[in-house]
Amino acid sequence: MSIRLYNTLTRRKEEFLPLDPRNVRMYVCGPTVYDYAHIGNARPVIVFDVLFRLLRHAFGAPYVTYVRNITDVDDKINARAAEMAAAQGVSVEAARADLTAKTAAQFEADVAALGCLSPTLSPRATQHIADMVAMIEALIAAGHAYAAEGHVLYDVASKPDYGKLAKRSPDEMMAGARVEVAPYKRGPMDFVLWKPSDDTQPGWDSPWGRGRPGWHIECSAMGGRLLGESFDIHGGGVDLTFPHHENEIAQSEGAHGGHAPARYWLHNGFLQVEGEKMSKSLGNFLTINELLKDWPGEALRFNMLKTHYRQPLDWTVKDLRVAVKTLDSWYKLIGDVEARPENAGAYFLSYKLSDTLADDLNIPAAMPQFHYMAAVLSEKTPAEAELAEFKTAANFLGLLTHTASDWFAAKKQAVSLDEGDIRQAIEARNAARKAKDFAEADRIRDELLAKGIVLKDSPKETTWEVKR
RNA sequence: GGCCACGUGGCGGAGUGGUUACGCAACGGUCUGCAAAACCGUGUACUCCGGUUCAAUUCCGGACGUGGCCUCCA
Repeated sequence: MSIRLYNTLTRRKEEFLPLDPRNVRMYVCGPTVYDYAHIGNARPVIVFDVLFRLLRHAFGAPYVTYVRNITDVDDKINARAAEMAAAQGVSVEAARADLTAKTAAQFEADVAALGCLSPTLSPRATQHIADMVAMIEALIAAGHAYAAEGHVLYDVASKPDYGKLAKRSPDEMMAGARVEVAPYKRGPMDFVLWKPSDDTQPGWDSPWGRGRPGWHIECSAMGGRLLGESFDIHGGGVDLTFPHHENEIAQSEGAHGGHAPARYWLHNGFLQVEGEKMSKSLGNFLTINELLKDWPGEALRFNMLKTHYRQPLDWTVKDLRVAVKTLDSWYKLIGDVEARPENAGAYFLSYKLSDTLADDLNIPAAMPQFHYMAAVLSEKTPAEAELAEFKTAANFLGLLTHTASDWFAAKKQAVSLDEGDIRQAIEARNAARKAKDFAEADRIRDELLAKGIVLKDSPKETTWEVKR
């Protein structure tokens, strides 16, 4: 099986050839834990989860390592912790520990609800301060960094190919720069590796005094420590291309004798909400947690997968309804059949679906395959094995992971009406129908419909569903 | 201002140098007391202007539009 991935470094689709097929390694930038993760944060998590699954399928689960970090040292965290400390009368230190632990746990619960597998490793930045300090020392020794006024800065001028990922030269960037340059910087593009901390800020002892790391160094240090100097894939959102990933490359290559940290750099596109940029001021800031109160995690996931990962994605309620509707129909089809992951060699999964995904993770192109198969299975009385194959294939994308019984039961729970009341209404309506009082029968049905209940008459009985 | 993406039918969304993607919605039909569901059938597209070509939605150039980055935001 040949996997092709679009590499930001070369701006081309390339065949994916791991350095070592018995040790395939991927690093994805994870969240900074200071607040609930929003739906935009969920995109890379879901996208790279599918890639993780594909790699496990292609190379064998034991031979794929996926690292997604948790950034728990950051000035946004410090600011939030200071607010909390003032409000709750606890120490900043305690507030910070509480904030990062709770937010990280919340993030992990949220993305689990979105059907994401746990990464192989989820390192915390604060667990790797020593690795960062060592890396900074290596950068200084190699002539790529310098200390100044308690800071350590990366000397961009020492790296002639700086800008190769973002495809822009320092000169070009300077042309539009409106930022005031700190006086201790040698070059205006130089970025911070280490900065001094005051008493209210978290700090660690270092050769340059008590301080804390800059933003970019943690990913370089953790990637290098956990995956080695060179690994296969590095992923994240497009907005991280510059400066974050560009700086990671500069740091890792500078500290590792020029060895590139990753060979394939993958970036997912941005997400908008109802056609607008998501922002708190517009009031369209959607957290995963809030969305999960209104929608099944699987529907959120389906909606995220509707668009190719590199394309911009417009997140709308309208599309979410379609997602639910599609999943409803598929659950109706498969019922409570069990998946058969051991039958991964089945035609659909092993050839059609995985080949489609292998083309730069073209998940939207795989959807017609599901629709087609669902249509074929609907036309006849499908064998259980066929339904199991359908479910197994959907499971590959992290979809249809429940039984139909559980799926529809969960939907019914979301209704404000008591189930007994609904049954009573149905009986009253059926009595009216028997008496040919269709006006009354329609009145009852409309009344339930107004409350989101759809009735379905069959020759035998009347059942109900939740309308979304 | 500089750099980088993207622009497909009512909506969402793949793809391709010449043949129906697909889904939702809409419309018609079967079924139904009426519906819902299901099934069958139908229609509509490639932002604009140039260029290359026998042929471009697909390649090249430009315009316009949208988004991202250039200030630690996925």
